[in-house]
Amino acid sequence: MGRQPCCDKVGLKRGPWTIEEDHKLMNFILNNGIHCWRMVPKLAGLLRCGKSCRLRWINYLRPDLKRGGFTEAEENQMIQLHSCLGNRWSKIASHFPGRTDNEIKNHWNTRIKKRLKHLGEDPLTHKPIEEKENIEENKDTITQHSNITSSSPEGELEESRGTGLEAKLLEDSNGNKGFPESDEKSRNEVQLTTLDDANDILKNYEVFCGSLDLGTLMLNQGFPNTSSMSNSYSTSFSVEDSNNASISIGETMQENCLQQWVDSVDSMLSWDGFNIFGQDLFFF
DNA sequence: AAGTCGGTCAACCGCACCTAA
DNA sequence: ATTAGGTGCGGTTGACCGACT
Repeated sequence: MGRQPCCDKVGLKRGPWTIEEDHKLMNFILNNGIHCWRMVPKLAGLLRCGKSCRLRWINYLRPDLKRGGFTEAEENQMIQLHSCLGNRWSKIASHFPGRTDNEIKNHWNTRIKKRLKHLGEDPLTHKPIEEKENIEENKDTITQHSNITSSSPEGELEESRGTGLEAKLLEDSNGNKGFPESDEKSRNEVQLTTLDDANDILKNYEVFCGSLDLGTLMLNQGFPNTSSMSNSYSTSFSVEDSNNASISIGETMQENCLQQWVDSVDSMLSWDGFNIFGQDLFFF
């Protein structure tokens, strides 16, 4: 028995999102929150499937997204995290407030892979490329496949994944995410970077919000999370994180204020041109 | 100017996982 | 314990764009 498709694909629109669709989705989520992604497109009047709406929101429309290119420090942190976590992009992204897993995955595949290769490091195993080449040579000379598999880069990666390092990395005994106690140096480096990034985003976000009526309103009225952002490193706007996937804005925000915010964004930016502003968006 | 190529990134697909019934 | 629905995740695709010939 196969899984049923997430939605009836017949009659649904695919491909790039239009400005109108973005507006509909944003207006709906900000007014009503997210209770069930499957229902979002129907209630918002969109001819999209719920998954598509979710992706669009997470990767593009979310207000707390940090836009613009990655800094070298971020790239270095990314490489460090990848060496421990492998291709678990969402886990890696969780260390970069305001960044999405898709964004990090794309950046890795298009930039960092090349950078590492150029530096003579295998982007998959984070070992010197010569070592990998030796293994490849062994593959040619030794026919016993199983032995090669266990010593292959993939095998080593899998092995490292199974050591529990990742579990320690992601969650310590207190349930806090971070590096294992044994890796004090790495942990400090990453956490400091993360904290800096979080503070940057917070600062930029407040600047951003300050330029928008809604943002000012939210900050002044002490919306959930916004008042505690500096303590918790949370940059989650007033939208609760994906675990809860619900938004309280709609109940507490005056509808006209929402519209005012959307309109003010409209007046400043064309949504299509959003990316053009890049990182400058948060520094204007 | 036109064609080709390579890089980038938004979006889709399918599977895995989680959870409620 | 089982099942089905909802969501998350990672791999992949394809459109777009600029550089190059």
